[in-house]
Amino acid sequence: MGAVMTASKSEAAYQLVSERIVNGAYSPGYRLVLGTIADELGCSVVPVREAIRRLEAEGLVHFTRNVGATVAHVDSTLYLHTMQTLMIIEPAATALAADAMDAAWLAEARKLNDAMRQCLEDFDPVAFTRMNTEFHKLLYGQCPNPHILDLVQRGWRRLAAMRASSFTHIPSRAKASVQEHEALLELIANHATPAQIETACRAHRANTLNAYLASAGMPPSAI
Amino acid sequence: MGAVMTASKSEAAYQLVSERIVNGAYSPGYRLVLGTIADELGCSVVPVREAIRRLEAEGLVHFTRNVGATVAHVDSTLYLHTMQTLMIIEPAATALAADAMDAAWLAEARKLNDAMRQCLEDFDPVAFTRMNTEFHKLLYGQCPNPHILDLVQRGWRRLAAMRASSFTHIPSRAKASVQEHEALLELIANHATPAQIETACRAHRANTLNAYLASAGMPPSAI
DNA sequence: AGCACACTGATCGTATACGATTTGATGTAC
DNA sequence: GTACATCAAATCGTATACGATCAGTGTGCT
Repeated sequence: MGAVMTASKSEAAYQLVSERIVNGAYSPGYRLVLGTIADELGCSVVPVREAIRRLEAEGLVHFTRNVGATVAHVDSTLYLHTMQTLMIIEPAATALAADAMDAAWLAEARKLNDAMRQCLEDFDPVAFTRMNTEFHKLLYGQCPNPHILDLVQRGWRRLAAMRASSFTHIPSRAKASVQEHEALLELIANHATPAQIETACRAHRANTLNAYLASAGMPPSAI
Repeated sequence: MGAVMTASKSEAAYQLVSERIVNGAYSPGYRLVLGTIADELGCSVVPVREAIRRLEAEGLVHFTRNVGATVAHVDSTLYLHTMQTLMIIEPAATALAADAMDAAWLAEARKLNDAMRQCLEDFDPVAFTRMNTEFHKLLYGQCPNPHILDLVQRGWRRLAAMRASSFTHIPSRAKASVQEHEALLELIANHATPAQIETACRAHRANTLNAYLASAGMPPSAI
């Protein structure tokens, strides 16, 4: 326990609830009662309340005055909106991170994508999803603009919360996804411009979104 | 005063401080002391603290544990990051709002842009800035994706907070800006695709950003 | 039976209080 | 004169307490 321990209780509450929502321990609709969480953390309700309000701002929980907070419900509209946002921001973040994509970076990305291909052969969708998240993190993670980076991370956290609830998973996309990753890495290896990287990355995200929309009988995204 | 009055004190505090930051009453660096604001609102520090933390999440205030909050400082890096974010999101929001751009909408947008041109002749930069904000709000305002809309609005609020502090204003851009607005409206009138609208809008934002970067002796944005 | 209404238990919203932490100033040694 | 230790005032972080509000339930009336 000799660790820094500079974190506030409000921060601890945020971490706890946030993690439980993202990894699915708290399912959509779960009622977040301040007093209960406060007891669990051994603190009072004030810091918990602050944490909940932060999560509300992130869109992970729904809050009603004088009633309380619940983990946000997932529906096709929310999924569409989140994916659309990510489809716009992540490619830009990736393009802006182009400077950091050197040979070592490429090697790591290729290794990860190869591992994803292996997951396909092993029929291991859980590992595939985990690695896919990691791969994309590698793409946008070095974005030098902290605002954009933050937005991308929030989007992925929301997606994680949804995926944990088994809301959506389209196996047929997985194989194409790995190939698109491959093509994107090839582009980067050949010193494509940031604009080209953004375009390719956007196409990749759009394909994923449109595959879902098609499976739900909805028209493809306008952009 | 017979109004609904369902707003919480925390909400009132948020509105007050937020407005003062955006309209410049609180300048960058201004120290936000919980007790002082609480006294002014006639409430205790708890709701004020909550409001401040919300503003922190929005990026309008800087917060240090055990020290307190100050209105976020504006520097060229922050301005660059905010503009870059807006350059990515606003064109997408505008493209997604294409469905709502009918004849009536076009007429209003043209009227507003004409008024902006008049401001140029009258050398009235304050009115010009206000109308420019309004014009862009007209562009993205009908975006059907609430997440994206929210991000754009937050970006503009940050810009407003910066502009109020007279951080940046490039008169030479104003004339070109009006012409680019004109061209964009022409595109929309001719039923351009959402993708085309996005591209034109992005170019418009990029021009503004790059004009600033050039004036500051910095290289243009990568995307 | 069906509807309206009062009541109750649970939970939230905020005030107040107090310990914890930081900052800046003062004094002292070198 | 500079560097450092010490101290006091200011401010924050959180616990506790209590009034306010809401969802659910039971009762009486039509």
